[in-house]
Amino acid sequence: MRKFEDSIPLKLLKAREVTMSFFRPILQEIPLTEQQWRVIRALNEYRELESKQLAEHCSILSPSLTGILNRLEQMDYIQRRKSPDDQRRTLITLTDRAQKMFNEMSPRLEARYRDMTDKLSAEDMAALDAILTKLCKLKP
Amino acid sequence: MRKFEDSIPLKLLKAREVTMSFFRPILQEIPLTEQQWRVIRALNEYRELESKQLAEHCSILSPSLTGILNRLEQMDYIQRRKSPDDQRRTLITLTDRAQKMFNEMSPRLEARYRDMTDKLSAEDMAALDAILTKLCKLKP
DNA sequence: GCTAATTAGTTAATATCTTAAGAACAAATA
DNA sequence: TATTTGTTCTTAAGATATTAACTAATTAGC
Repeated sequence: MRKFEDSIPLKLLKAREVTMSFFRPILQEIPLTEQQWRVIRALNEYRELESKQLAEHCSILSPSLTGILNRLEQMDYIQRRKSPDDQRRTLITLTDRAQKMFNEMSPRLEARYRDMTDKLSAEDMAALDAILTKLCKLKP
Repeated sequence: MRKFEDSIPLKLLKAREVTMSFFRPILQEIPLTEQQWRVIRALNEYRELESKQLAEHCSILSPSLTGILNRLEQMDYIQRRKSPDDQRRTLITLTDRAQKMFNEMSPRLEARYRDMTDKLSAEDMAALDAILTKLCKLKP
């Protein structure tokens, strides 16, 4: 019988926990939660996204995203506008304040990302990336 | 500059999400949350654990575990007793009812685990396991 | 022996996750 | 056009995550 610790989902959880521990201290300075930062990072890349697309990119469910966006809006980090084509859709963009904050914080977090990836070999990192990509495409 | 989707922490999150989607429907039948099942699985393996050890094995922080244990105790799935050696420590065990439930549900979930792992090659699975194990040992 | 520093567990506050249900709008169909 | 069906986003309720602070019990230092 398979042992408790011998579990891919558990190891994925722990591994993610370890990787996030590299970034959390920096995010706390701002302060932002890891989900808030993920949303800001996605918006920095795609400039403008519908709520549903944003949720998909960030792997955050819609009900969670609603709250996250409310708080980011409160902090003046994002703004919402209705899609002119379809009144159901909300289009979301970063504010200038958020863009400025992102540009300032991003280099430190990128450096931290390299600190993390540098702790494993390039081969391991490439293999991990490839297998995770496969895993993400599975359907039950 | 690194792309948004090109992120190991994000891929770990998505991969875990995918793997958990194999088990969630079964757990909902009981019903149990994934964290509750994790705690029960750990206790099935170690028989008796202190709260802190249990939290460590399950990758659940103490404040979360307090609530999870309260609910499991409410459901008559676990019982707590004070350590005779150190009155600060709580020792936790499964109830007979939990053990019975575990024995009934475990085969189905094990089968589901194989369904999942069978979707990737044995080589990929072994490589993934090995790299995740390394990753879990990193210190920021 | 006594006090200071540690440790295990809990409580509190805020944020997020998960599922289900609801409101508003849009597209499809009779 | 009126009804139906589907989609987007939000609300609601219960559970968990995260950080800080607190209580009670133990240990370290003197």
